[in-house]
Amino acid sequence: MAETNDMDMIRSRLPDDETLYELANLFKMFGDPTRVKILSCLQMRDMCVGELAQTLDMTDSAVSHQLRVLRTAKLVKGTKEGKEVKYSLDDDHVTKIMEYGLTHVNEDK
Amino acid sequence: MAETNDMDMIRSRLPDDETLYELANLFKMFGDPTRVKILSCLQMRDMCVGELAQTLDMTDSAVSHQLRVLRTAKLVKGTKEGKEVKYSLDDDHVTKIMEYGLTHVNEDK
DNA sequence: TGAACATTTGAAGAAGTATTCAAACAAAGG
DNA sequence: CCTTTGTTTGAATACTTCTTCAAATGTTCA
Repeated sequence: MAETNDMDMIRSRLPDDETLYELANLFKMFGDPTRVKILSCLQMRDMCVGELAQTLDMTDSAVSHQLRVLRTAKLVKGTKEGKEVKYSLDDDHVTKIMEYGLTHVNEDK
Repeated sequence: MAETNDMDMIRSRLPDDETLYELANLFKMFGDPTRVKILSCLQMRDMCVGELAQTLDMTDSAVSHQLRVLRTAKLVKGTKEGKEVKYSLDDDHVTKIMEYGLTHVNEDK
């Protein structure tokens, strides 16, 4: 039956399941306002937890929790400086992906 | 105090809150495996609900629910053809954003 | 009209996620 | 040491979201 063959062909041309899963996971990182804000800040300059919290008007704890998520996703990295931890973007793509998204969002206006 | 002024400066250079919120919402669309798969399929060719469900091995209902989400986000559009509804990408950026993400995901290997 | 097919819808349940609060941990300086 | 400051952690809660199932809607065609 032609239908089945066609479906099979489409299926075979799709990126494999694991890749699509990873892709979704990557975008999920950008899918939360707090994380997007944090990444936006870090694009301007490296910042520590307290600074981010102050800038975004959030608790240190909430920021720290999200930084852990971003760290796990290898999107940011933190390096200890005295008693502070300075966070910075850990991935060249972060900025470009966000820029692309921003272009899209702004075009719709 | 210098700190506060610096925070204010950073804050003022951030995209405004609403924009960042929209940005997160855009990326959220790509942040689910099912939706990414649907979009991946539609990049190859327009498909109706049943075809998508068959290709992705999901129920029609689940696919339809996600299509509604994507429709609301103006990422896909559906046009009635007989008793079927043919879905297609409704946004030039969809393909590029996904390609960019895919490049990223594949580079990590 | 009625039967078959395609899609949509709504409610319900399960799973995942973000923030808060309190407490723990770590580093620096008096 | 002991206190202060900065960060992390874990548990609890509130919230969102995905899938399922059953039922409703819409379309074709005999």
